[in-house]
Amino acid sequence: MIRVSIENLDKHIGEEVKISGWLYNKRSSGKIRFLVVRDGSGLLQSVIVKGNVTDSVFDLFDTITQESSLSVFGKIKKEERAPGGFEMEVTNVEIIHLAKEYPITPKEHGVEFLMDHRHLWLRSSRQHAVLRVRHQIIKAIREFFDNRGFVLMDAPIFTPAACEGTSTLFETDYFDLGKAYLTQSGQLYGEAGAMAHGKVYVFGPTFRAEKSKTRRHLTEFWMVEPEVAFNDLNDNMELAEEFLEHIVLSVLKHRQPELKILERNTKFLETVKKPLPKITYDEAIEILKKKGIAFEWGNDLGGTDETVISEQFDRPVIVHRYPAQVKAFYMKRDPQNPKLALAMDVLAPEGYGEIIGGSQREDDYDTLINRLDEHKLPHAPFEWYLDLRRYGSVPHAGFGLGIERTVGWICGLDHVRETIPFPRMIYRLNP
RNA sequence: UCCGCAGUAGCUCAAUGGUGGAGCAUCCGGCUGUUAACCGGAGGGUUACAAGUUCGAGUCUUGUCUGCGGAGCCA
Repeated sequence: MIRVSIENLDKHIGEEVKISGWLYNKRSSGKIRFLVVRDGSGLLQSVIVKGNVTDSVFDLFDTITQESSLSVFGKIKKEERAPGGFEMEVTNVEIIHLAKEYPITPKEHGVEFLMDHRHLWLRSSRQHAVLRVRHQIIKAIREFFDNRGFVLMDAPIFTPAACEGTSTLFETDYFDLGKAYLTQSGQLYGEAGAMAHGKVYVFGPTFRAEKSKTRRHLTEFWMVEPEVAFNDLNDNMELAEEFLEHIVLSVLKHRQPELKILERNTKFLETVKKPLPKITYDEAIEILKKKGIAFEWGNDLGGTDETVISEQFDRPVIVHRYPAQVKAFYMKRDPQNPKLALAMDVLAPEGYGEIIGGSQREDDYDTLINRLDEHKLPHAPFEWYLDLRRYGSVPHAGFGLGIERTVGWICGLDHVRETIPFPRMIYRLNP
């Protein structure tokens, strides 16, 4: 008898098949009994009727525990009453491993308990759905760049020094070379890649040692960072909106069942089409002032400010041309107004905050030297970076998209900790 | 680092300063279409830890620990 996946059951109606998986739940009404089996691809309700199986198989129902691994054998039929629309008429059951008492019951649990059992929680339907959406998002990201001639370029995880000070970096000993730091961005390396390949994207984990304690922060998270030679800020914003449109469309197209499990209202996703609204930093401040929020020009937008601004739109909004003083040294100034940086952030709707941050980069050698001095940064660690301005410097731009915040937004979750299999936060290193 | 909230059965939560309970899970029994099935029964407690107030503390006070949310910082 062939073993099939639950997701492919529609191709096996009327056939005798074998399904191997784990017991998700069981119910009974005396002489008729229901085993709900999950195999990773879906859920199947299998029915054991007294008389259709041997007594020993019928009695297995009493001993089998939640999350025991097993194979069920029987004929597949369409069944409206069953979750998923298909059902198995069981002829035989084989237990592979009888599970001990499973800690996560089909009832409510608190976050702490679930996080302590994250390795098991991943089996629950909501978590299962989130990680499938995450996979789809990552797949769509790679598709988008691969189809546009970008080259994937991995940046190092160990870095010699900070690009914006060491206070937010994790430090580790590195043999005889002193200290190494875990990367907080692959961008500078991406710029080197763009000068070699024209269009690259860096996709990897990044680390922040900030003691952030909010629903938007992890100490270890994934970021994808495209960098394109000859692009200016407008090209950069255009790339970002086409990128977001592609990601969201891909999820809407391929992950409807998951979005349904997550009870995600897709109304806020269907609007994500190019062009996205674009406002300047000054216009963003006007919005805040109209809402009666005190705000001083020159400050960065805080979490609540971002929420207020994004609530004015039914789709992600791009805010560009921030005060240079709150942005990184490598961002190019606006020739029209040197107080502004050619920076842009994308704020997700519904208060999900900044999912993209990017800019056109400073491509002039002398200006970049001045920026390093203004930010009181040493020159030596950046000599290789300055070389990019010594040898055929060109205008270029790029951005970084935070995977977990994007997953949280698309799934409609209230905390990024559920968007990654094993989240790392200040007070959580296990499991 | 700062501010706020919380910690009671394996889990989720009740309990006016006066004998610590319920649902789920576990175990036993019942039920031929269940949907977090349902019905009956049983077992299960150092009320986070330490000290204090009181005739009497899960409840009030102080300290410690842990978790959650927020601020700052950021994606």
